[in-house]
Parts: sequence; structure tokens; C-alpha cells
Amino acid sequence: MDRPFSDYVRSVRQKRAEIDPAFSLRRIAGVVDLEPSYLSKIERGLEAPPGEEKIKRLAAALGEDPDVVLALAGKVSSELQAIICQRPALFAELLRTFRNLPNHAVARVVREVRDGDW
Amino acid sequence: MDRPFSDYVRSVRQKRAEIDPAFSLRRIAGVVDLEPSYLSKIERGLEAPPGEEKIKRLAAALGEDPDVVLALAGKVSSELQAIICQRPALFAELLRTFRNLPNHAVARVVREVRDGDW
DNA sequence: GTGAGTGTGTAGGTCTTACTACACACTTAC
DNA sequence: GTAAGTGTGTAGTAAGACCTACACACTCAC
Repeated sequence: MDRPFSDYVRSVRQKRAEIDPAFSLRRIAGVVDLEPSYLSKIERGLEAPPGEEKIKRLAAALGEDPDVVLALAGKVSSELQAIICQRPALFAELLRTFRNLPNHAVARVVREVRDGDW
Repeated sequence: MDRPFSDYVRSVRQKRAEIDPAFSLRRIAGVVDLEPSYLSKIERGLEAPPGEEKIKRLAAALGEDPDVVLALAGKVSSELQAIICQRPALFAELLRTFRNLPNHAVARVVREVRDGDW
């Protein structure tokens, strides 16, 4: 089995902790507002990842991208889900069309749309 | 309060039922594989929408787009979520960039990407 | 008037999600 | 040697998601 979320969180936090004691498990748990023992189990893959809100706060506390950390937990933020739900057919097609495009092509489209006169 | 899912399902099914008796609540419940009384409550907004699998089967039974019906239930299919989770930063940016674009502009990009040499 | 079909009411149920509370053992600083 | 901080083990739980089982009342065909 795969534990991408737990491994990632643990390794990022421990790396930060080597330099800054504010990144101890207990202190981070305090900032994120969950029980240290719970975070401990999460980091070791003994518990499933927490809810969306806690993951976002955890990502913020660790200085990581919340969308990425959520993805490691197999989740998509409710904000992005809401975007899709407003125009489901359109965005479903968009996502399926872009699924197999290489990163640079997707990034290029994003850039062009943002810069251009659409 | 808003009951877009229940209203939608009920009205679509009843419209079909006027012509084809195979669209009675009981028969559809049978095809979708859930209890008639449960579907009844769902259609009247007394119960929350069912799980993703049941919604997909319901959409299929009614001849509707599963992504649209899921969206009415406030959900995004796990398939689309998986696409996002594979490249979260990229697709998050994509969705946020396209959020405010008019339908025709989004459709045009999809078309160009599909047809063009990306 | 009975059998087949319609929708609905009541009353549960299980499983998962998402956690908390508290005690323990160990290290380190002073 | 004790106070403060570290991570972890055990135990539990409250609420929601997602359903089932069964009985009831009604209509309509024949």
C-alpha cells in the first residue's frame, strides 16, 4: 500500500524541524489545531488523512501548496469542486481533454488565456 | 433551501413516465438498485442524494449526463478528481483561470486543443 | 373483488469519517 | 533531579453518510 500523504507530511515537517524547533510534531499540531497523538498516527499512516480544513491549515503551517497536499490525500478542495459543479459538462470535457497533455502544453494554454484577450 | 438534485430527478423521471411506464419510481429504483421508498424520499428532498455510484446509475437510467446530475448533488466524479490529483498545481491553476471565462471561450479552447497539434 | 402496480411512512441499521482525552516513556536543559 | 518538551499507545465517541426492510393506502385492469 501507498502512503504518499503521511510520508510527505512527515518528511517535510522533520526537515523543517532540524532547523526550527517550531516544527516539532506537537507545535504543528497546536497550530493546526489537532491532537498530537492524532497527527503522529497520521504521519505514520496509521490513520487516514484528516479533513479538508485541517489539511489546508497543515499545508499552510508547513509552507506547502494546499492543492498539492490535498491531492496527496486523494482530495480536491471544495472550492475547485464548486467551480466544476457550476458548469459540469463544460469542465468535465475540459479536464478529460487536458488529462493527457504534457505539463508545458497545459501551462501554455493557461498563460495564453490569462494574457490574451479571451 | 435549494433542492436542485431532487427536483431535477423527479421532474425528468415523471416526464419520461408520462410516455413510458418503465420510468415509474419503483422500476427505476429497481434498475438503479435501491429501495423505492428511499428514492421517493430523495426525489422529495427528504433525504440527501445517494452515493456517487447510485447517482451515475440513476443518470444512466434517465438518459442524463452523469457529470451534470452529480453536480446537482454537489459532487464531482472520482474520475475527474483523480485527474486533478495527478497534477494538482497545474489543474488547480487551470480551473481557477477558466472559472470566469464565458462558455464559448472555454469550449473554443477545448476544441482547439483537441483539433490542434498540441 | 382481486392482483398487479403505484407512491409513501416508519423504523431502523451499519459503516465510515474525523476526531478527542489522557497517560506513558524518553530526552534534554539547567 | 526536576521541569519542559519530545513522540506515541490505548481507548473511545459523536455525527453523518448511505442505506434496507416492511407495511400501508391508493388506483386501475379485468
